[in-house]
Amino acid sequence: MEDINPQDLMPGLSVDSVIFGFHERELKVLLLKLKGVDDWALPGGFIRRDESVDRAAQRVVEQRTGLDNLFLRQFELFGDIDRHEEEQLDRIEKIGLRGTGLFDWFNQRFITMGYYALVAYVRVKTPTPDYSSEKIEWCSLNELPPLILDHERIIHRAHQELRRDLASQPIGINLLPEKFTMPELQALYETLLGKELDRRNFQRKMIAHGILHRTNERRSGGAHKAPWLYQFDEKAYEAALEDGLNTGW
Amino acid sequence: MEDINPQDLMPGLSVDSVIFGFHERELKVLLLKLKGVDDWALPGGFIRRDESVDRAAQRVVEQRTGLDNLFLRQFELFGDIDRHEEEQLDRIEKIGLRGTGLFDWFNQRFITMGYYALVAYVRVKTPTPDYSSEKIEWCSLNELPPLILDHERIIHRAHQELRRDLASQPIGINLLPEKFTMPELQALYETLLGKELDRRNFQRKMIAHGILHRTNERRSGGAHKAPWLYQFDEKAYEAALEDGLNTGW
DNA sequence: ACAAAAGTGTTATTTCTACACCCATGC
DNA sequence: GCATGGGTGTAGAAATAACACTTTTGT
Repeated sequence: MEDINPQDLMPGLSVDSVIFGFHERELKVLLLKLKGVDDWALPGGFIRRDESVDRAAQRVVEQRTGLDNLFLRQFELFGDIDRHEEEQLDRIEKIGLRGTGLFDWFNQRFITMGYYALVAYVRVKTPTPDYSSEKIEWCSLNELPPLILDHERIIHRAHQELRRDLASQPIGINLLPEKFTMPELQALYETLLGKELDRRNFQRKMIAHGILHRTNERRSGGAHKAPWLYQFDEKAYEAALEDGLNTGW
Repeated sequence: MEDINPQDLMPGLSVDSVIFGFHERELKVLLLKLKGVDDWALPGGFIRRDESVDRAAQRVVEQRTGLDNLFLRQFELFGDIDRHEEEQLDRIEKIGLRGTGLFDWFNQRFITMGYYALVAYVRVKTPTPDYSSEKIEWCSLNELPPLILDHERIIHRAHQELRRDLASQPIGINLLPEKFTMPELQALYETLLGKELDRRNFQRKMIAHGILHRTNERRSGGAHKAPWLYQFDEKAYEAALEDGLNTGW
């Protein structure tokens, strides 16, 4: 908590990030177990008076998880009045803030900006908890642990938004390492969309988007023909982020 | 200003709404000319401690424009540090706040949540300015007057987002009165998309969406065959808002 | 009666979907 | 050599795009 000085922070506003990873055909979310709190939490934090909100989101993710340069996107401002529950007070008690100068800070109503981030699962080596956390873990979206406040709802909304964005932009690629095979990409799409896709049609469609570049390497190791490794073409990818892929008109 | 009591408001956070209307094949935005300020502004305001942010956005729009029950949607949190410019100080001077209790309030850094709203142009009778505004006017998107702060950027981002959402959801319908003709709907789409569409294919596609209901009435008056009036089917419309129209997958 | 714009149907083109065969690799 | 999964092509179905004639209405 050493860096929390209410004077330097924007009051009443926080950022929380839903960091998605993909592993073994499952979507995962990176969650923190905070010291002295029973439930898990999204990596979140506050906004310094001298930084933009987007920058704060980046910083907080970096501080808490050690990951930098993530694909990070705003998706919803959670501004209900009942976000701030009694549970919150318990938590404040437990961290031992009562009577400290931080009590009022944590006891105020918070509005939080939800961001979602996409990261290649393998980039997260051994998640090293920061000072205020016991542990950081990848949790499967299907079996989330108990979460503080409305964090479960935030995760579900992030997931919705991710699926929505995926339909128009090739953002899913951020969930894979730099080089990946077509079957790996397909497995990712199948998980995100929750349905199976035809191998051949999928490949055609992806290539038609013009954002993939087939390298000269293959991934060997399986008891079968070694699939090609692809990378994505930065320029075409950026353009697709701007213009979208399937606009419908 | 009588209702501004900093004690009752969330500090540092505001809402601003870009209210779109459609008239004579042009997209319009409803703007306020504030008393004592040279430039125009989006209808915006603050969040009471006892209301949700979304609720605040609704209330502010209603207060400032007299319009209620608008289609209102979050689209971006504007959280840069340089939003709060010197210009802002001029403005504070001009309103004559220096020395009042409100000076500090207006002089703080503000982060603002951008909402966009869609309203049938005809619903806005004679825009009646509220106490703090000289006038309210529909301004064409192509010829915006000088705007305070980053309001021009906010409008452009709202416009982008509107176009993006239009591709997947039938939200454009909110810009038309309850009953409208197919050519009117087409004109709207053509304006939003910035390109011409084939009359027959457009009609087929719209009807295929299953959200329109042809009434028994026609719009007469033109020197030509009178076109049918359509309404939209609330239930099918809601479903389309949930599921999207052209998901691409 | 004529100009202006709405209503409707058909055909060509493109895109999407479904499906089958051959090929490399590890055991 | 065989099981596993990857690479590729093609025909049928569906969606989209292009296009023309007839009808109604006001002047």
